[in-house]
Amino acid sequence: MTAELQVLAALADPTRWSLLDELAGRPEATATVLAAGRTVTRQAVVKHLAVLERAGLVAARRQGRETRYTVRSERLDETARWMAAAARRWDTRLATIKQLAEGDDQ
Amino acid sequence: MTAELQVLAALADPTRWSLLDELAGRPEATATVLAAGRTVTRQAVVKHLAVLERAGLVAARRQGRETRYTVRSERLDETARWMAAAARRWDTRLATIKQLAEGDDQ
DNA sequence: CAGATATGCAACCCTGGGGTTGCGCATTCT
DNA sequence: AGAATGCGCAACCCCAGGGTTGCATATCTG
Repeated sequence: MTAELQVLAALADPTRWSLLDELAGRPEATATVLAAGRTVTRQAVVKHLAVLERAGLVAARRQGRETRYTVRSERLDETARWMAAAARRWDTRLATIKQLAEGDDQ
Repeated sequence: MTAELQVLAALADPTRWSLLDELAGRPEATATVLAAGRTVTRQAVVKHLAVLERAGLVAARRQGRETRYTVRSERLDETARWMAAAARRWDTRLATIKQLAEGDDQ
């Protein structure tokens, strides 16, 4: 579960979403390029990308003197499904409880 | 989108998941009860529940001198769907780019 | 080779958030 | 009424994490 929490923590930041969005628009991009249009420093972007990589939401590949990053949609989808499953689990458990309560009323 | 980020931030904490899990097992519960089995203080639990409520993952209802909390599965499901949609969006965008790239090759 | 470019690493600053304690207030019970 | 119970509020402590700057290192390019 900690892996999923890592993903959630990584996604709980607007700058990171912005980076992911921009990354989804290009086949791949370096931290320097991604930092170009932003107000934050390249170093800040690098840190964010590191967080995203640890979470598995992005893949880094060094080629020559530059490191290119790519979006990994699988992790996001996985986590989404995991959350949906949790929601369903809550529902069924609550339904069971409600049913038991109604039984007690009679 | 900030609403979804609020949900993600709320979910990026193990204690909060534990509370949600426990809440899903009972029809409703007070902060004091939830704090009973734990190592953390009631106040800590109260703070967590406040975060969860702001995110819409839990509903608070005061009755007499006690406040009872209930799980709200809808928000979780909504957010899960929102994430899944983002994942699909990334995929289609990347597919388009790849296709364009192949076209350029020829 | 020398200059330019792209990173990586490390030290530092500062705010937010998880956690605690102490205390006052409202509600319930006897 | 008086004691007990359940909360809410506020002040504080502490550290992870977002952000910055400065500098060393690696890789192209002319």
